[in-house]
Amino acid sequence: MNYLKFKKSVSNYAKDFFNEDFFENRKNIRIKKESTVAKNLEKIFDATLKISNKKGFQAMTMRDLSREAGLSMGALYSYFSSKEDLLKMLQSQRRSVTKRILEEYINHETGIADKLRTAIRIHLYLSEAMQPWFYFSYMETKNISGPEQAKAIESELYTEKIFENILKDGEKSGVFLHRNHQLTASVTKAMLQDWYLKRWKYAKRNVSVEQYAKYLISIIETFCLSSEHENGRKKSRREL
Amino acid sequence: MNYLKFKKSVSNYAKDFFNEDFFENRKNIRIKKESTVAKNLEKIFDATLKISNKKGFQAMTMRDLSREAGLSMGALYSYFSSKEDLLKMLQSQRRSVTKRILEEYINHETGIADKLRTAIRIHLYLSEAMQPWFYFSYMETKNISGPEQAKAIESELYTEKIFENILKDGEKSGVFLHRNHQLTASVTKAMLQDWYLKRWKYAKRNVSVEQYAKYLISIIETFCLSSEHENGRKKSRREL
DNA sequence: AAGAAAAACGAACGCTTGCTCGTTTTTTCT
DNA sequence: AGAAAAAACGAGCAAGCGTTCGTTTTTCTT
Repeated sequence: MNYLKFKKSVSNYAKDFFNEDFFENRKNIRIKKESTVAKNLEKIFDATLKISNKKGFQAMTMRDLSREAGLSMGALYSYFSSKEDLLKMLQSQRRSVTKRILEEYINHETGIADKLRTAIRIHLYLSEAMQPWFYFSYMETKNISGPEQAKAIESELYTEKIFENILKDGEKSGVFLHRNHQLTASVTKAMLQDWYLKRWKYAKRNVSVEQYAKYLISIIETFCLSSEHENGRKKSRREL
Repeated sequence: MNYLKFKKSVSNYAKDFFNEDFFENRKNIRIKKESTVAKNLEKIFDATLKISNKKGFQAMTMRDLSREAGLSMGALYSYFSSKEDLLKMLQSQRRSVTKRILEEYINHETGIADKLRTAIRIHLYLSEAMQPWFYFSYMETKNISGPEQAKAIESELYTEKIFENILKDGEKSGVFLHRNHQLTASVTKAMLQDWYLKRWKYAKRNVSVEQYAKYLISIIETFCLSSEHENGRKKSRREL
């Protein structure tokens, strides 16, 4: 699995706006035709991410959004009932897509070591394919109302738990060493997040997603993989 | 050097508001007595950080700030000429203190391996002692006007370069292995930043600064330290 | 203690914001 | 093609914003 293959297989997922999470918000939308909703919501979401990632969601005015999305003020409010509601819709849509894809790829793997590699790689690929949203979500959700903040924290801990459980299972079956798995999972997430938070830096240095994935896997495996399983790894340490 | 000792030795630095960087902004302050400036600027800065870290700098109103700092609207504007100016002052003051302390501690070390450990440890201690500002700086400076954003990026790359240079020197003298030092420096920073960005998480789990420092050092050294220098390390890998 | 200088005060101003709603344009259906 | 339904429009409203400034309170000086 490389990034190009991943991106192609994913573009299908991204289209299905109308998942269960979404229908909760459907009542706030005054537009009847689903295809119109899908087309314009995509415009609105993209514009929101573009503007917010430049100046912040708070600082984005509805007039900014109207201009960027190519819809009048009145039209915008046919798709959501308030600025805060727009944020909630955007978050729930993207979050559900992300979660589904990540789980699908990880569950597909059987070996523990492969599960870890795939979890790292797919998380990275996902954040690359949806970089504007990942960045947005990290930077903005903290400043938002109570229940929305709780969902963001829950989502953070959820992915961390995935890594922690893989490491735990790996230790049980002798693949990984005894470590503080919670801390390892935590810093792994931190390194994954750096990719989309400092996208400009890695772009300027011509570091590709593949390189970064390989590199993260080698750091974590050097630290966690037990030596019996390290064959063919010891060599690659010198290669980097 | 542990955190308690560090914090005591640092509290002196924090007091000197009136460094060279600061005097550029002195002309914007209508208040005559230095001691009054120092006292109230501290109140204002602290209040700014407290409110901004809850709802964002943009969303903080001058009325919020007035209430939290215990100064009237009119009084506030005796200490800065605009909301943006307040941000600039806060950033330049904290940035200069941070930089000075970090350099002092690192230059004090002579051995390369010690330099790396100290760089990690002191960066962590600094961000712990000034957590509200580090968090603020990371989350807010990106959304701010051109020149201020440039300074933030410069500061980010500056600390990264410190790590990169230590690793490079270490490879030359055979202490560290051949690695992509720029990438290693980059992810090291990412892990350091996670400490102050997710302070709530580590607090809830009762992870101390000391533990986190030890842990980070062990990850990086496992990855970078050449085996000849790894004596007494191999064992500690099993301990964690 | 009294007068002057310094600091703090907060109502008021002009502007921008999120949002609404009466109207116009586009699409759909027969 | 024409009428009805759906969607898009954008000027206008109240609320809230950053900032100012004439006045009052506190501090310093003699």
